[in-house]
Formats: sequence, C-alpha cells, structure tokens
Amino acid sequence: MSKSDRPTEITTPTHERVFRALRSEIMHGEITPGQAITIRGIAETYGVSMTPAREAVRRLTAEGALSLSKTGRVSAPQLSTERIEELASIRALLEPELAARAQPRAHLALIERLQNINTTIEQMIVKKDAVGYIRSNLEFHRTLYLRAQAPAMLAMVETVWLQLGPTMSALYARLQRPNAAGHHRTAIAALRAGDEPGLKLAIRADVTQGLRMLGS
Amino acid sequence: MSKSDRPTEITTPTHERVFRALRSEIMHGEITPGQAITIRGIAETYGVSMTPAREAVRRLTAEGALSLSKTGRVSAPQLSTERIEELASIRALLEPELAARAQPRAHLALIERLQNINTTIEQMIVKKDAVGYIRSNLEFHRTLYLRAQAPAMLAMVETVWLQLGPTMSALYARLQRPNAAGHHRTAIAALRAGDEPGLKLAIRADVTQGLRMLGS
DNA sequence: ATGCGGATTTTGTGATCACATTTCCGGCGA
DNA sequence: TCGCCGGAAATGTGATCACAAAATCCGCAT
Repeated sequence: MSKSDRPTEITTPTHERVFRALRSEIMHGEITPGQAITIRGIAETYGVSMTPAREAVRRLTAEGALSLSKTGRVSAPQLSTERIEELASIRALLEPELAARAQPRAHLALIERLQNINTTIEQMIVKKDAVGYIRSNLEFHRTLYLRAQAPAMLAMVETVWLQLGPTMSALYARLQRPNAAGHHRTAIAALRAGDEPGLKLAIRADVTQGLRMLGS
Repeated sequence: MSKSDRPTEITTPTHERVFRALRSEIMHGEITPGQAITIRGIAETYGVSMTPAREAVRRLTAEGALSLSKTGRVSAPQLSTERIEELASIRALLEPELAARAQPRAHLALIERLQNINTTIEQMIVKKDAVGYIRSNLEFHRTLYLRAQAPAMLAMVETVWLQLGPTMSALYARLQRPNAAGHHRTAIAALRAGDEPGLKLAIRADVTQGLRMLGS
C-alpha cells in the first residue's frame, strides 16, 4: 500500500495523554495545595507504567504546576502570599494586552459567546461550585484571548493560571461572592463599544480582584 | 549514628544536570534553529542512559525551548517572524516592570557590576562573539532583575529568553553593530538618577531593538 | 501516654530492553 | 537523469527491573 496511504493515524503518546489530564486537573483547582503526588500513583490511576507518568510530572514541574521537595518528592505547590501577588501581577501585565489585541478581531458571535459563558459563571457562583467557577472563568478569558492571535503570550498566561490553580480553588472556597461576573460585563460592554482603555481596565480589575481579599 | 547526622549530602539527579546543561546551551544560542536533537545523542554526549536524557528533553519542550514534530522528532525551534515579535512583546511588557521593581533596591555595588558587564558586552561586540555577546547581555539583565525579588516573573522572562536563544544567535550573526551597550548605559544612568520612567523606557528600547532589523 | 529506634514499605532514579514507526540511502527502472 | 521502491539504520516510546534513599509504621522503654 503505497499510493492510497492514509496519513498514518497518529496516536497521541501515553505521556501526552497523562500530561494533559493532570494539567487540566491542576489548572482547574481539583488538586489541593500541598497534596502529595506520586509517580506510581499516577501510573496506577491512568493504567500506565512509570515512564510516561514520570515524563508528565517532569513537564508539569517545568511549568511550575508541581513542586519538588529536596528529596524529589512531588506535590502541588503551596504558594506564599508574595508569590501569589507576583503571579497576579504577571496576569495584570499580560492579560490586558491580550484583550487589547483581541478587540479588533472580536466580532459579534464572540461577544455573544462570552456572554453565555458569563451566565454560566454566575450559575457556578450561586451553586458555590468552585471547580466549575474556575473552569468557566478561565474559559471566558481563553475565549477572548484566543482572538488575539498571540499563542506564545496565551501560553505564558496559561502557565500562570496553572500555577495558581490549586491555590485559586482553596481561595475561592472561602470567597463569599466573586465579582468576576461584574468585571466581565464591564469588559463585554467595552468590547462592544470599541473602548480599548476601558477593556484593559476591566480585565486588569478582574484579574487583580482575587488578590484583594488575600489579607484576610 | 543518630545525633550527629549530617544532612545527607544531596546529589543533584542526572536528569537535572543534563537539563541544565542543555538549557544553558540553548539559551545562549549555541544551538542552531532547526538543528535536530536526538535523545540517544544527548544520552551519549553526557554519558548517561536514555531515561534522564528523555526527561531533560521533556522539560525543555515544556518550556518551549525545543519543539517536537508530529512524529515526536525533537529539534530547536524555527520561530516565525510573528512569533519573534510576540516574544519581544512579552519581554517589552515584563522586563521594564522587573527593572522598575529592582530600582529601589539597586545599591551602588550593583550598578558598578552592571557597568562591568556592559564593558564585557562591548568587548564581545568588537570581537563579533555572538555567543559571548548573548551570554553577557543576558547576564546584564538577569543581574538587574534579580534585585526585583520577583522570582516568578524572572522565571517567565527566562523562558522567553530560552525560546529566543537559537534565533537570537542566528540573528545577531548578521547584525553589524548591536546598540545594546548604548541602551544599557542609558538604563544605568536612569538607575543612578532614580528615574523610573527613564529606566523602563531604556529597558524597553533595549529589548525591542533586536526586533527592528527583522524586516531585512 | 509519649518519645525513640529500627525494620518495613514507599518512592524517585537510572538503566536496559523490545517494538513500532520513521527516516535515510542505495539501487533499479522508466 | 529523475523518480520510486525496498531494506537497513535510527529514533521515540513504553515497560520492567534493581537500587538507594526517604518516609512510615510498629513496638519498646521511659
């Protein structure tokens, strides 16, 4: 079979599958800060051998999603207050830029989709579903930023989200009423009006809001 | 031996050693864009087995320092013009902030060290030593930013440097006279004068300068 | 009860192997 | 001369094993 050769179905490697699954769990706050992770545990959970589990852990630690103790033990990171503020600063620097770049390309269908996602966010808030809230909140931001056509910048921001994942879930758990939906509405209005400064401000406010109740 | 137990000398793992060595090579432009990398080749070069070599490669790819083809082949990335501009934008966003944060903590000894490094940079320029130029240029920035006490932000910037490494060396090779030393002098002067806006501007100009001659 | 010491289990690490696929290269035919 | 084909070499992938260090657990003495 040489001529009608189909492009040889590519099977995503095992370590890639494990990596994506773990990454999603961490980013969406399904892992508690400080929670111990073992390579053999991952391997058993996903029914694979140690090798791909180890590679997934390596990639995650390279992204700062997992932290290693001096002895090589793996765990979800426990972020210090300073670290959290720093990561929030990075978000505050990058995300308004991404939003501004997305603005000229944001057509009506996108804005409607953002509104739908925002409705979901509000539902998650009343349901007090922390994981669902984080997931849909990130989906809101990602949907907007994807229009920026800036994959490297988006990847960088996602890395920050990843590092904040476990902490965010623990943080929002004690959070009575996140105002994200409000900031999102402001952002959508600015998006509609073509108001770039307003959009950047709304995104910045949304990003740094979770930081404020940190002093409690 | 229970009481006088020394803290059990920790030996840095093999995969860590290989990772650091490779990372340094890539960041400093000792790898050509598109250059093929093989796991077995790395293993042989460093006299280790495939396992730690693979883990080092995984971490590097997670940082964007290496790129994988669909078939899993590893190579140094060939960045598109858009990607380069994007990475420069990230630098332009983060590095002025790092400089501004470092400013209040920058004492005289630091400024002198920066001047020394800048002298080295000028020597590298006249010697047309691309790798040496990149290395000392990054050392200049890192020395300044270390004072910012913002490890997460610095790590993020270093990731960008890493991604730009191979391209930078190929780029500066055809570059007649980098003006980095000049921008650095301006930055040092602003640092001395406590002129934060001037410092941020100088850093931004320095960071985006390499971008301009990209249209050639 | 409580702290301590040693045995036991757990865990990360590195090496090796087998396998499937891809890539490379040399030769053959149009 | 150019293109194609087939085998050989190279490469990534996943599994398994042995080993050392660390963490845990259990019983004992105070």
